[in-house]
Amino acid sequence: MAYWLLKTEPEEFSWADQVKKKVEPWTGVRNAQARNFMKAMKKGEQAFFYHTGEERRIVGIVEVARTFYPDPVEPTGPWGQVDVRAVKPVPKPVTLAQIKAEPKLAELLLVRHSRLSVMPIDDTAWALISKMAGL
DNA sequence: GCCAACGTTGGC
DNA sequence: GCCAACGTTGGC
Repeated sequence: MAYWLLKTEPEEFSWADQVKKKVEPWTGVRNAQARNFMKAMKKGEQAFFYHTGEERRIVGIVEVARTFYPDPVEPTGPWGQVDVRAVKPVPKPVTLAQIKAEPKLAELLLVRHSRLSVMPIDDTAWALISKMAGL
């Protein structure tokens, strides 16, 4: 079981939108590395739902409802998407500042590679961040 | 609003 | 195939 983190601009697509839609395709990824991580996702795996921009914090947890499939708008193109389902909000959102302040999370791709929008989170980091989030 | 990081494009 | 120029993203 792998764990992931998905970034979104809340002005574009927020946690509230995800909750309202329940299951929604994760679209618009146009970065090869991010896409490869999406391809590696398995059904039922969980991901942190992160708001970028002004907020910069983890606000919820989603799970993979459908594995990678081609972008329906451009099915012959190189890009694609997964579907994710809202699982639950986190009791205490974890900010980027908190993550950066935690030495054990210094290696996290969120910190080291800020432009990546889809990334894996190892088990240890997942457990630690979950704890910070009040789960 | 600025800038660093980094991916992409296009000329050679 | 290299690399300079340029555009985009995201944090500050």
